[in-house]
Amino acid sequence: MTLLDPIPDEIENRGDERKVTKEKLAPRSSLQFKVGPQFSPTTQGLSALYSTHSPHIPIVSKISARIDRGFEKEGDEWIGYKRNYFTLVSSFEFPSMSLKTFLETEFYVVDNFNNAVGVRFFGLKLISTCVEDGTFINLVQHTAKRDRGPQQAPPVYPAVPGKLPDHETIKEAANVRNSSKIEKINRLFYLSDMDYRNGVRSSDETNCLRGYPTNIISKVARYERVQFSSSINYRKPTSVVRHFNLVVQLIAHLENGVDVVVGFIESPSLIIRGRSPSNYQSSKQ
DNA sequence: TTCGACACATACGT
DNA sequence: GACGTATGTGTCGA
Repeated sequence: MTLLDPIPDEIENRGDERKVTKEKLAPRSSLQFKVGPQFSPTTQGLSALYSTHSPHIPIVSKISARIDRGFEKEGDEWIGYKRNYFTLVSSFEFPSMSLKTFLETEFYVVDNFNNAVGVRFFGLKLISTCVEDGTFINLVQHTAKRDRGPQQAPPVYPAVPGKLPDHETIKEAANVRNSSKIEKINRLFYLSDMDYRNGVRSSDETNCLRGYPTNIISKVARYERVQFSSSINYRKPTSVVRHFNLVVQLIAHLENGVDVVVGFIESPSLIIRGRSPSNYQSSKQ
């Protein structure tokens, strides 16, 4: 923070919780990074997951996620702005096994007809739903070029178990161009040669990785520059405030081509403020 | 009112 | 410390 920065609320109002003067933060202020709401504990999916190591014990998954930019608590509610980016990171673990064991294991789920279907790979997926009617809400992701670059839906990250980096790390990893920094960051987010050589991965016994669709395999799924689709308010009365959940799913892509949800976590109810000037402080009452 | 497009401003990374 | 970037938001016009 420089001397020219507006004084953020948290400092200006220290020791006086009653006074709330929303100072506007500069677009690139590092204070735009804030930890968002906690996600629910992991809900296990409907189809149980098993491994060749212990064929009769269902495997429990534990998914973690954190919002690092774009949501702020106001009173009891978590607020985001449709025009602004949010950042979310996610990872998963099977608490009963190490990464090494994971890589040496093959997985399968049992379908409705009691057939075992092999898992090709696991993936982390980010979606949003409307709290009121359960519908799916489109999310879009920009590049750093924003309007001058392409947009796409947030991708599924083929992933292996990993630990969530802390908030400060995510903040520092944003907009890095220096190649040695990029390499360091990549080692955090992707399964790397280091992971292989550490004996974590022993070349011929990595059964688990054979089915992965690329050799770029995440340990942590990082979603930056995500926004709610601009059309979320299409023909919706402004009078009724809609709420949304962000949901992270751990999916298993099966050998028969089907994706099943192994587990998921979700954010609490979120409010997304639209573009109406009334949602911005420049609309002085 | 809402949206896409364009514009401006300003802290950040190198 | 200059220079190019990234991103919140102001504005215009359909």
